[in-house]
Amino acid sequence: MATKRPGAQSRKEPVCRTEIPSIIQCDLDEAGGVKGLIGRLPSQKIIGKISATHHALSDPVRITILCLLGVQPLCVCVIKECIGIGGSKLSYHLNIMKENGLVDSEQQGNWIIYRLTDRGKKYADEIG
Amino acid sequence: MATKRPGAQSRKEPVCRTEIPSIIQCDLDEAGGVKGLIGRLPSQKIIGKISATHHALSDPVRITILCLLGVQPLCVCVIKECIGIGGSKLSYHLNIMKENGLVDSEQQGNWIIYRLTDRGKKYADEIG
DNA sequence: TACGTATTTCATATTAGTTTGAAATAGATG
DNA sequence: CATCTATTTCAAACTAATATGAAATACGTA
Repeated sequence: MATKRPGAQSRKEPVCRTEIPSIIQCDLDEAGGVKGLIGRLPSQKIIGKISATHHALSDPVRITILCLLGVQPLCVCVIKECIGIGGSKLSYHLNIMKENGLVDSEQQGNWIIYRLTDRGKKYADEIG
Repeated sequence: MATKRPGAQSRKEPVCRTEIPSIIQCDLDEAGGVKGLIGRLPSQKIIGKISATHHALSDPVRITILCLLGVQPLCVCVIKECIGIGGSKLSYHLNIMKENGLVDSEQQGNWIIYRLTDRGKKYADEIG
């Protein structure tokens, strides 16, 4: 399988114009070069979903909600009281968490009760 | 411990003007009411760090980098070739990952080699 | 039906994150 | 030292996320 230039990627123009460090190059060859690395990547769709989930957890308000709901299901007014923010702001954040499958909600009379989904619990447990 | 209004929080003005669903109220009383919930929350500092870490993982480019470095340490030019983006953009994303302790880097000649930290590995492993 | 409470929706303002390309820096080599 | 390559830095343009308050909705009760 060896070509004229041992250690270089097979049949492709090089990544850099000069030779990259051999420690990297050797492993890279074993991995199948740039093509091999790309081949191992998850699909765009999966990568998008992973980053979207992290985005849903990337705000202090939402992490706080995650922790609160980790204790027990709560209606919006209790969450609001715990965090001390306005209703529309809270609704905005709850919605993002819901869209990303971290929480779901159920109406009971005037109140809407939010609880963690199994997925949400997983992330709440990671926190402690 | 029971007061005049059984099921209500002790000695505090109520969260809502009417009575919240009893399923919630009972658990809430056991948890020590709103005060009790707040008491269990992690510090602002910790909440901030958790959300910052998720933010560092909230972009498709950065998840892709995480996956690539999960295979092996790589120099910038190889990552660039795999993802197909400009150098300054890549540098921007690598910096965010570095600031959040997901990767570190080491210079070798003209090249800078990025690798996952243990923390970064943890998140890469979660992906698969 | 009319009214009160809890929650959401909507439009808009504000802020934060990302992209882009040109210029700067750092190391290697002649 | 001059030059080349790899990478970063910077400022500006662009885009996305968040905050805010007023209005709308949904339910309960009289």
